[in-house]
Amino acid sequence: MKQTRNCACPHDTQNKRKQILDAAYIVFSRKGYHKATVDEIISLADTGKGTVYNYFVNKEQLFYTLIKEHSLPFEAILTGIVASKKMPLEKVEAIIKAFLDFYIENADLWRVVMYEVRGLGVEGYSNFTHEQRAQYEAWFNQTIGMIEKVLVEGKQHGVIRLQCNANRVAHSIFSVIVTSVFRNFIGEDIGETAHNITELVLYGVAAD
Amino acid sequence: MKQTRNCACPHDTQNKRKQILDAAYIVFSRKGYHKATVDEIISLADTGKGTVYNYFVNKEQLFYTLIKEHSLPFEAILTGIVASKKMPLEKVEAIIKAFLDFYIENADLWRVVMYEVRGLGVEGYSNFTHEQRAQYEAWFNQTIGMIEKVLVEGKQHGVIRLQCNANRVAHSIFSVIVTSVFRNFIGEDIGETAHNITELVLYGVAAD
Amino acid sequence: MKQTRNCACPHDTQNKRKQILDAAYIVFSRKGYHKATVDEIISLADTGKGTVYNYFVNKEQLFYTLIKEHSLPFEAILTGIVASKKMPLEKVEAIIKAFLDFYIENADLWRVVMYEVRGLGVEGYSNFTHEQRAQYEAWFNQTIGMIEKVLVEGKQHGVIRLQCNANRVAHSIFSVIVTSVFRNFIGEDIGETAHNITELVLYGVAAD
Amino acid sequence: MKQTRNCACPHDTQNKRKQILDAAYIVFSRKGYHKATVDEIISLADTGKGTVYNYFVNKEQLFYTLIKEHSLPFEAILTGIVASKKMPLEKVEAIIKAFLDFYIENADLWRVVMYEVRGLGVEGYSNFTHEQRAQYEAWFNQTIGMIEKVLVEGKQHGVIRLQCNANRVAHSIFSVIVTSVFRNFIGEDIGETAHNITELVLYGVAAD
DNA sequence: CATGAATGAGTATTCATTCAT
DNA sequence: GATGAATGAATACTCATTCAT
Repeated sequence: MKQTRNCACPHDTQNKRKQILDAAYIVFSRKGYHKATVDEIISLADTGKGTVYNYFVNKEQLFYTLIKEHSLPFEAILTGIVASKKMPLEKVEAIIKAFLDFYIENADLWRVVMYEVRGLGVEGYSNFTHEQRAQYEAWFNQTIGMIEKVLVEGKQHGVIRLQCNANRVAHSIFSVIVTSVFRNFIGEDIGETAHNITELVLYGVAAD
Repeated sequence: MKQTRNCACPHDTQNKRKQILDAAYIVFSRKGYHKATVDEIISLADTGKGTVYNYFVNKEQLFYTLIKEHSLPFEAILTGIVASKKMPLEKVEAIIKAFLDFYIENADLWRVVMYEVRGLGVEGYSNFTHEQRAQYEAWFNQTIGMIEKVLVEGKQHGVIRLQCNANRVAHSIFSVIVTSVFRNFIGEDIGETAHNITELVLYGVAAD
Repeated sequence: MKQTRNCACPHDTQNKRKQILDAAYIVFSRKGYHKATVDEIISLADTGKGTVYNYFVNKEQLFYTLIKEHSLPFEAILTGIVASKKMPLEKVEAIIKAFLDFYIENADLWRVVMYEVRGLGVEGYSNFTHEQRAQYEAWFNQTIGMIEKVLVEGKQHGVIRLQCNANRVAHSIFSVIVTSVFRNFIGEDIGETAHNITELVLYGVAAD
Repeated sequence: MKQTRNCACPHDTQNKRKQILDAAYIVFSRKGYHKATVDEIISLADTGKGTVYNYFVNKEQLFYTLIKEHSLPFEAILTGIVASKKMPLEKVEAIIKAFLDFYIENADLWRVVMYEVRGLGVEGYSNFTHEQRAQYEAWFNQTIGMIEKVLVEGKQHGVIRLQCNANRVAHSIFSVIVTSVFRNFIGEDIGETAHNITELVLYGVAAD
């Protein structure tokens, strides 16, 4: 009774894997990690249940892979900005813009990462491996570290002034960006939003 | 074989309710909403399973009540600051300090609110009532609205300058506060941390 | 929609537990450990799935408990025979008879113990705890040890001669008994079968 | 990406079959029938999954074939002993020795036959065909029948005395042999163990 | 009011088998 | 013949909720 699904293309070898990842992206984004079911993912991926477990050892590792494969290109973009010839304050705006682009695109899924995987449960909250959790954390630190680098560079150029730890300020900036996205504070023009945020973090709210 | 629990007081009627809420506070804080089990709560509350359902219609409403009863006093404190005779910029620092105090005290539980209840799941993520979710949202807006009020007042006094929407700036400030707490960026002296955050949001990171 | 099953008796507290154990006895006997499903057990026990897990931590521990509760009375019977005033050779026959009685009664279930739990799988064969497996082994050794005791006593009285280790001979006798049961070599009269086996192990097959 | 395995020989057609059977021998011996997986077998056989199903219709028939091909040579050896010119009592010891040799060699795998295939499950326990189960049974009876033949021959020569059915006695002797193997009651010298067992079954444990 | 035994819907995962290449 | 990607039926276990006592 085993039926193969209709398949016009011969080289769809890695197709199923992609279908599953795409479906997982959608389902995890909509439902969050815990409420997402493998059944819903395979239904959307138009694949069999076993197929998921051919490509991914379990639900956690599927999620992990999903994040990893979206995270790496983003890190590359950030690295590019940091390494660019821009002036420090321009880099600040550029990097804020890059964060906005990425988080707007991946808002729902990254909310899940931040909320269900990274954020919670010191004690037995999730079933995620300690190594995996550390890796998620490392990814965040990696990207936030890019903001930090730009801040430090700005300080060396004398255009940035840091009341406290650069890392903490970087986290603060990050939080403002993420909040803007998650609270839907993004206007038509992302560039404008990026500019506003930049102004805010650079000059604060105090009147001159 | 029915065992009565040791109970000297005759009016422990509302005692049970409090025991349950106290236990729920601990368990939800430790495990998050989804991983917390009613079994663990009753075990900690030293009560029967049915008793929980005498006082609370279900797990969600128990959580809801828990949050409500902790949220209201906090709102009162904020209201007090807003209504006080302080100067606007002093109010900013005072209100940031109040937020820090509250979120440090209730970090774990409020993380759960933000992450598991409010944050996630447009579609069928949680079993929370639409009304309940709206109420959680309202509470947040209520408290963040206090920041907004102070900002607006400061603007009227000409000591605050708002690049954009006051509400959005209030959310940004809120996010910086919360990030400081959740990332453990709080030093020995909370007042000092409050001051640092205030400086950051007032004057930004740009060198003069 | 939760429905309670019809229940005339008020004190059926430990009833469910017994119903489950009885059903488990039947299903494990028929299907063996691995092929037995919890679904089939609850269906036969006329109980809910959760109930099983209220009384037993998992399938393994259910099986374990089942065996334990049947094993202990048997051990008591054997102990009684060993401690009795009978003559050694009479004890041999009595103990063989007791074994036959027990194994005939519990043939199918004990086959499962011997075949699926005790017998197999040095390496990760079953999911049984090491402690549990050791306990199963201990129960067998306990009962076979009774045979051994009687043999040793007989030797001291000069009516038994042991070519080799008493323990090994006891195991051999045990195997003959078990084989008789599992191969259905039992006639109408169990006493007669016991006598035949006794004759065989006492005097062998060599002609005088 | 299709990789051909290293293969010097052109006629490896039946090689694959042998590789699979050899791997199956190892895996079934280690894990038992149910816990053994086709994946593990092909991994050890260094072959593809489909290949197994080219040679064997399913897992059961693979196991069946494995047993058959090991069983037949053993039967031949037994037949040789029965047909030999030895004296009846010598034949008894010789045949016991032959059984020991074979069961020591194949202890783990035959345990599986006895425990998982033959022994259990009157009703729907395994997926084995009725014919297959009958065949396993027939093989056992075949080999045990050899013991029986020698006993009957001995009786005709007046050196064996049978309290009861020769077949039952043969099974008893068989069970003693198998128990010795499975319980690791075999010393350095298999011949000596064979002698001990022979003594036991011929003369029993009663003192003269 | 307090209790806790009973309940069952919901879910991740395994693995023998198929069949297109 | 050889291969292995795709498949889905089968199954143990959790936990919020109910209700008879």
